[in-house]
Amino acid sequence: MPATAYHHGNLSEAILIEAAEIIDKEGIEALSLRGIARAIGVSHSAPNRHFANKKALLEALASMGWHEARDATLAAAEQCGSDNPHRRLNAMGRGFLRWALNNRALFRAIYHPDVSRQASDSLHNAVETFAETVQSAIQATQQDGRHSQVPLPVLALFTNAVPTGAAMLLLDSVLGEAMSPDLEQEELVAQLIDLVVPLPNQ
Amino acid sequence: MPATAYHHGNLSEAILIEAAEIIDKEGIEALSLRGIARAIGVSHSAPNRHFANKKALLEALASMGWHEARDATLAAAEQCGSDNPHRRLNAMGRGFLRWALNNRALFRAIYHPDVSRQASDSLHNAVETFAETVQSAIQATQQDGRHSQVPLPVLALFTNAVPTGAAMLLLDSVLGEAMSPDLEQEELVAQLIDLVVPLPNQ
DNA sequence: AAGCTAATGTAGGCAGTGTCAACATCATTT
DNA sequence: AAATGATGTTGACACTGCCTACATTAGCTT
Repeated sequence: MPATAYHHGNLSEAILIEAAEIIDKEGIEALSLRGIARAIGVSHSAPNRHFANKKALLEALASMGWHEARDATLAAAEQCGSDNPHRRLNAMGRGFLRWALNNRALFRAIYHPDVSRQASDSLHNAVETFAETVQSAIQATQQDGRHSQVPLPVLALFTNAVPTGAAMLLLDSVLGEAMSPDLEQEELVAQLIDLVVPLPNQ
Repeated sequence: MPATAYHHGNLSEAILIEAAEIIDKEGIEALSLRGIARAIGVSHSAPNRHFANKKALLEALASMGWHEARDATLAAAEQCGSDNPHRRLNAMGRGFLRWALNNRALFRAIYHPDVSRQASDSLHNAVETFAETVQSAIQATQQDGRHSQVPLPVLALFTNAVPTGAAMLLLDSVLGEAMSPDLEQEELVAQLIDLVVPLPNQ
């Protein structure tokens, strides 16, 4: 392939990667289709061939994010190597929070207000897949005695809110340094998630 | 004052109000200085006299939001009419979450990633004031035996993460209807916050 | 292998936006 | 009453999203 190929070869993916990079470096507000094109070295309207509009690009990022988040969450559950529902859900919480802290851009995309506002079908499916995975793990802990008197949707909301909210607060250290624990990430993740899904004694 | 007054009289405030309205109705992405000016009926660059740039407007909204959030939180603590630290913190959590759910626009502004990214002094102060208020209430519960072995910053992060994360998830019903409890708001708020700050038995 | 078609990339243009500078109008102080 | 600063207007510039028309190429059909 010549150095100055007319066709990029894999522009869709390159756009997504570059988008994530820009969000990381300059914030999601600084993301522009033309900026992405410029960074990649293609014409200003090349991205339009791959994404109908800017919102579609953000939705693709979000969809990617939900899939990655689910993968990270499930992988953590597998790796913990336990059948105990509490241990599994705890591992999932840690896995999700770790993923969020290590993937700012996709986490941002996931919770971008104007993306979730009216989601495309593809995005909706990605979210639902994630939600079902987590919800069933939560239900398992409840059947094992965790807050058995609380309605499942409330317990699910609580359980999801902690990693989500913590990531929000930590990623920009919103509440200032006073509320940004001075711990190794892994230690912080562990202590925090243990508060939501306490581990059984042995 | 003539009907076609050259000066608006209170444009700064009108801009903030209109901005909040637009965010509520069309999302924070649809917010534009020119749109605000148009809605108010003033020239397209009048807002620049009151806010150096768009980011400054968002920061002003966020600052307003933090103040309102603190007021709502403190008021809830007062109204609960108890000296018990757990009851007080529980009331504060409920107050904050209620406020967030009833003030979408300001909540959005508060957690706008590119606002918290590098906050002005005024905004920084507003946040710090809020954080201190909550942190001391959290500390009081810890001294009263709540998770006494956990480092305070971790406990504070946990405690703040729940209402924050819950509001994020509920405001756009991100995780779908399955995880949006079908309860009256007040009942939902109560059940959720009780999971973070359990009420003493009597 | 040749040719056709759809996919992919380019160039230019349009409307809308943020921001600035120059000017107009008004309120307040002196 | 005049001066001065605050507030609002107008016009301009660069940038953005997005559209249309055109150029190049990959891959399939025959």
